Amino acid sequence: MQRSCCNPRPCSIPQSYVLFGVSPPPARLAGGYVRPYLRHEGSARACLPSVSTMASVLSRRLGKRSLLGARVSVPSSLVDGMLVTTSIPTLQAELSRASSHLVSYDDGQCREHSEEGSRAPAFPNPNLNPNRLQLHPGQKVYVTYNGQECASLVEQHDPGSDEVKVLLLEQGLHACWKLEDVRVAEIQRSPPPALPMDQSPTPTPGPSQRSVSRNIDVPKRKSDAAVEMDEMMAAMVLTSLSCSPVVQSPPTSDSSIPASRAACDSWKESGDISDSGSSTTSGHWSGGSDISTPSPPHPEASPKYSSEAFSSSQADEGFEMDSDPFLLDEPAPRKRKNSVKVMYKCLWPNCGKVLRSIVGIKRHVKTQHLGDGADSDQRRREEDFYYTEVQVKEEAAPESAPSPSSASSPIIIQQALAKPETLVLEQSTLESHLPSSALSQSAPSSFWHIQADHAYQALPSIQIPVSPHIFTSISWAAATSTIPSLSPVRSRSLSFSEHQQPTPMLKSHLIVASPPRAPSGTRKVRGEAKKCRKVYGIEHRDQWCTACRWKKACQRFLD
DNA sequence: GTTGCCGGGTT
DNA sequence: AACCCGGCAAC
Ligand SMILES: [Zn+2]
Repeated sequence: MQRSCCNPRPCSIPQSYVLFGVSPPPARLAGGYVRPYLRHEGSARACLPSVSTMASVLSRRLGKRSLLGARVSVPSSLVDGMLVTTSIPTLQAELSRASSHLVSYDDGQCREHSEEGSRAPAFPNPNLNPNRLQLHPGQKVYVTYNGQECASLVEQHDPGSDEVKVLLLEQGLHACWKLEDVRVAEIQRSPPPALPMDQSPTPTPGPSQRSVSRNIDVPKRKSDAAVEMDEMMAAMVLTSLSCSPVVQSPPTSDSSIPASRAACDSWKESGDISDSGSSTTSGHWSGGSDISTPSPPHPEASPKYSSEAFSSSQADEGFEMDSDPFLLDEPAPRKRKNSVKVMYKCLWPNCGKVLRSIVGIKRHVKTQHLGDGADSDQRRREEDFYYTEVQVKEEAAPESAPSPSSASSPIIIQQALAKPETLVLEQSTLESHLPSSALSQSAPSSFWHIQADHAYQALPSIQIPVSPHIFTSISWAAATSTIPSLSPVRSRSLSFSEHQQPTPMLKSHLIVASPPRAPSGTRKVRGEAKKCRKVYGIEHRDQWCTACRWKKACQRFLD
């Protein structure tokens, strides 16, 4: 009490609280003895350390908060990407008329010539302004013929009808093409943005082929495309959203700072919120009886995904909830170390072909499975149902940067239990499954990256040799769940989301006790010895031993 | 209700 | 690390 007199700025305390927005303060200040909090000498001298500490805390907290915004950004970026794709100025016309080219045969006559290949939208037309374009005889151009880009020479360009007679160099054919379908070789505007997606499996003949492939190949008509894209976009966004949380886990392989940090934070966080309730439980439990509703078995038991699954196991739910915060934590810093590439896999019964671009896969499906089908419109839509996006983890990916989706792409971790140490990230996973499977499975595993950050955690002492798990990470979690269940763990962490389940609190130390020695009903028996408190009385608290003052086990009057 | 003190939080 | 407290079990 006396010492507190020097306190210069009593107000500083409250302020700090406000600043950090920590929940507890109000209660504290309001209740109990007032004395303690006005003491402030510490801050004066320990200025630096405290500041730094606070800073870290602050950053953590803020970080979390800021993440909210960040989170949105992910999907948004994705969306953007999509939009970009959609809005890419291109061949709306191409498709519409693609199906019918006028091919001139030897007789020099132009005939309607429709064929699958020729209309393959492999090459978007860069001639944004066909109308303005005037091709000269002998000019080198490219046209899409038989799905290939063919170097051709202009023979004649009819400005009126915008038809261009060209000579297909390789085929030696003479053909009439719509101006829109002809790409001028020279047109070499801005170099192609080197899209990872941009792939053209076609055996491109021309040397300057790339000049042409500037645009992303979007095989749709504007209107149609727009709609479709919307759908896709929505789907993808949803998917990414639902899966995003898992993203955190990938770092597993690399015990990189960010990952662990994030984990810690969340852990911390949960701890904060957890509230006293947690400790309380301590006593109970004697009997492992209450196997805590949550964990019947280990969710991971079934590697399969069961969409319904998550409803059943709260563990999952809990996880999901938690995951979010995870995600939120420092989204920016995190970099997909293990680059994950997005591939597209054909779902046709016996196919399974995997391509790197969505365009490619679509074309594949369309041409290989759906057959041509002049009704481009219908076809186009169908393609979407026969391929799926797949995440492929690439070891040495030089630079798998761009695609936003990859960044947020969900990475599935499977069989966490199977092999503790090697947190083999599972690669290719169907996006569709992600939501349920990913979560449920990752639930247990996700703890991995929760490093044994806090030494103090060790205090509980109970380092149960439990599972081979990375108990390092699971600190209390492990202890908690240990015997009864491994998975459910998170129970309290949910906190922030209020809607808790009636999860029975799990108390670490107790559990531990039970197995080893026959604790039976062994409540801790209080020593008969009187302690400082009793001896000196509350009014003479200053005479108590420190332990007593701190409400710890008395050091002066041992039992 | 009082005591003892664990588990946690703040500084 | 030093301090403080909420809470809970034992009394
Ligand atoms: Zn004492």
